[in-house]
Amino acid sequence: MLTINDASKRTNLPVKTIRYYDEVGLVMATGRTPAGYRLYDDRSCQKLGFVQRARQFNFSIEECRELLSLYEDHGRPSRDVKKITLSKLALLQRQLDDLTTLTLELQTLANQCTGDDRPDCPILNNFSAGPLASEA
Amino acid sequence: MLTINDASKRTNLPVKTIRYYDEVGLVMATGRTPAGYRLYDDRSCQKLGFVQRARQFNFSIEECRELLSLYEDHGRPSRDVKKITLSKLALLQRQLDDLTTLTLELQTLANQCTGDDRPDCPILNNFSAGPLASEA
DNA sequence: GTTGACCCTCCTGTTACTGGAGGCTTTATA
DNA sequence: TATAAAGCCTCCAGTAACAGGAGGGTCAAC
Repeated sequence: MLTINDASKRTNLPVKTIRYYDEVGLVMATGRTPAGYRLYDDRSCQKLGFVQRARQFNFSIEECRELLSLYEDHGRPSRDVKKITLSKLALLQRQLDDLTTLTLELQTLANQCTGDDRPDCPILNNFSAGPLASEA
Repeated sequence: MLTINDASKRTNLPVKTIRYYDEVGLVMATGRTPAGYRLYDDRSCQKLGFVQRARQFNFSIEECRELLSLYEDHGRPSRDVKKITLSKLALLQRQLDDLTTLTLELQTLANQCTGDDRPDCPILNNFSAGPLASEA
């Protein structure tokens, strides 16, 4: 059993955030010490990690709650689970496209800069034809 | 010149959000009609699109402001631009890794569900050895 | 010439935290 | 063993980035 600080170190989530997730019932502490300190086990840390990634890609707390419940609710028809999960996956695919576009935009910016002191980096002109029309 | 509504349609950003970006000076309207209506040109729409993607991946408004200024400030040594841009790219690489992990987690969940009514989808057990140890 | 779709500003509300005060508990140190 | 530092608690206030809505002007169309 880990203290909240240890769980924080393991997941890279701030202590405050972990406390918040417990408070709103998203990822509850596994237990408490007699003094009232929160305790977390491996499984809670897994959930925290999962939530962290999902939150990073703009799944709301409520959506995270739903996804976690999919993982846990064995009484739920797997048909439902599959349907919901696939729709989330479609979202992630779009995210992946956008992430790729953004990365390209920044990479182009970095490449245009020779790295010397010449003060000229007018990248917006370059992709002003649109994010995906960068093959000129 | 586009109205705020047209800019909204072109960028898929809510009108409210575009108004907000103007208000905080992130992406200002190109001009105003005599009646005070905001006007946007192609370049503003480009910026809005860029900000949209950057925001989606958790760059703050202030970071977006900085990135946009890199694009625009021709008086800035390209050395600086390159340095800052590369550090943002490193962040994006981490995002990409996390996005991949999350996608894998959800895909595993979807695959485990045969899609019939059998109510058993205990995916957390499967990756409880860690997000990257899913080759069991 | 008025109806309906847009636009404006201003103000309040929401989500998901973040920081800090005030006050126990546990651990390291003298 | 005393005490100081570090860690934990609750509670409350603040922040970022919007979103909703009131109240009211504007513009194209019938």
